[in-house]
Amino acid sequence: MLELAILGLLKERSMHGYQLKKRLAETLGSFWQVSYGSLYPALRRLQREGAVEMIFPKEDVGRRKNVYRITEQGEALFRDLLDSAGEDAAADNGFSVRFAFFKYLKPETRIRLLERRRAFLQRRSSDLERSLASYRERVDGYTISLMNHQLAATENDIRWLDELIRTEERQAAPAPRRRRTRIARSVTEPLTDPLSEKERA
Amino acid sequence: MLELAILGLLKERSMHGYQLKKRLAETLGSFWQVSYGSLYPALRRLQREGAVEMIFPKEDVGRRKNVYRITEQGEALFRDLLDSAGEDAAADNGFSVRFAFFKYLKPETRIRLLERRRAFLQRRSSDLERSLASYRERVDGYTISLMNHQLAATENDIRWLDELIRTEERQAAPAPRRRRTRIARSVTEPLTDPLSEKERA
DNA sequence: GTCCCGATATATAGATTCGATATATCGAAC
DNA sequence: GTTCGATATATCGAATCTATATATCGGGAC
Repeated sequence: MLELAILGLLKERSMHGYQLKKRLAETLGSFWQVSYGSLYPALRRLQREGAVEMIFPKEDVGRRKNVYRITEQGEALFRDLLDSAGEDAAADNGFSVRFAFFKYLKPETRIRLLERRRAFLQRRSSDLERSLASYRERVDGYTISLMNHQLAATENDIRWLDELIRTEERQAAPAPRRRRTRIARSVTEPLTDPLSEKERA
Repeated sequence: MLELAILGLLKERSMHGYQLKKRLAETLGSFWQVSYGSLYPALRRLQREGAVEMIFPKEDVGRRKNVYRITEQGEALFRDLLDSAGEDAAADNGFSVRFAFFKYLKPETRIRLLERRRAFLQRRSSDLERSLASYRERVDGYTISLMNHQLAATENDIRWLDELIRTEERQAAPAPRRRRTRIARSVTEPLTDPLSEKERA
């Protein structure tokens, strides 16, 4: 998971640990607080596996900065983690991290992940409804309130996903015939500048 | 964290591990998936510390059920963890777990925790707004969409908290003079049946 | 100019938690 | 009578978290 996030950020540009930490906090900080105790070991792991390499190492005398760059192998690992890792790809962090790197995926894969996430949340929503129904009279108001709030949040997430899926499908749909669509100009902007095929995972 | 949740559930009634797992999944499952790999070690830790004890141990021949009961020491530990642990009490899981056991807290403590949580989310919200403002033009639409969605979710959480705080304050307020409030009957039910002082932490 | 502080930067130890897996029993369905 | 899903406990190794230590850098106070 952390590996995936690190590689994704290093894909944009080489950085050292401290910068990575900041970028992680900014992009994913509201659902995942990455600590140095996770980050540095993860970087060493990736280095050991040959997925990242250090540039400007100890040389450059006084500079104690370890700048990491993603390697070819790292790119491959990134693709594997981002796409095929289907198990946890619907769980909270798993999905959000992948979503942050959606632009590297093909439209079909994006839709597949969005729909898997939707199913996951739908299941959670049903579970919550079932628990609420069976607890209603047995537990205190705070627990009920918490569960209701979480149910509402989950339903809101699902609506967000539905919108995203609709947008993706509109984009994936065969280009509209030129005739007949003179006025129509899709209201919804594509969420990413089209990448060339080879840039995608 | 897990300790707190376990003790809180065992306070209601003695259970064995499997039942604990199920109750944890039902009540807190939408933001925290507790695994056996965490649960059983935690139970043993608590047992070692004398916070829980096993009833019906290995005896009772064929029965391989270890029923755990909270001890006096466990009750004390629960109170400590629930209240004074102020550091992480505003973070996501820390708050939600505590909230699920709010009925054991005094109204003042409840308001204090709610307000600390609110401040925490307010900070998160500002961070997100700042990041959004500075990224808007530099990152892809998916990341922006994710951050916007998280911002909206955070703001929704804050509104929920505000409502809870209002309810608590209304309850904590001095009982309204009987005269003048003949019609008025608070629309908002108290979220918990009043507990006697000694039942509270 | 130098002292101090907050931001930058890396690192590790120890505890906790996660993910996967193994094992065994029970009751019900077939 | 056996297969299957739910009940139930347990552990290993890896990943992650919390807390802490250390050092440098640039800027403002004095």
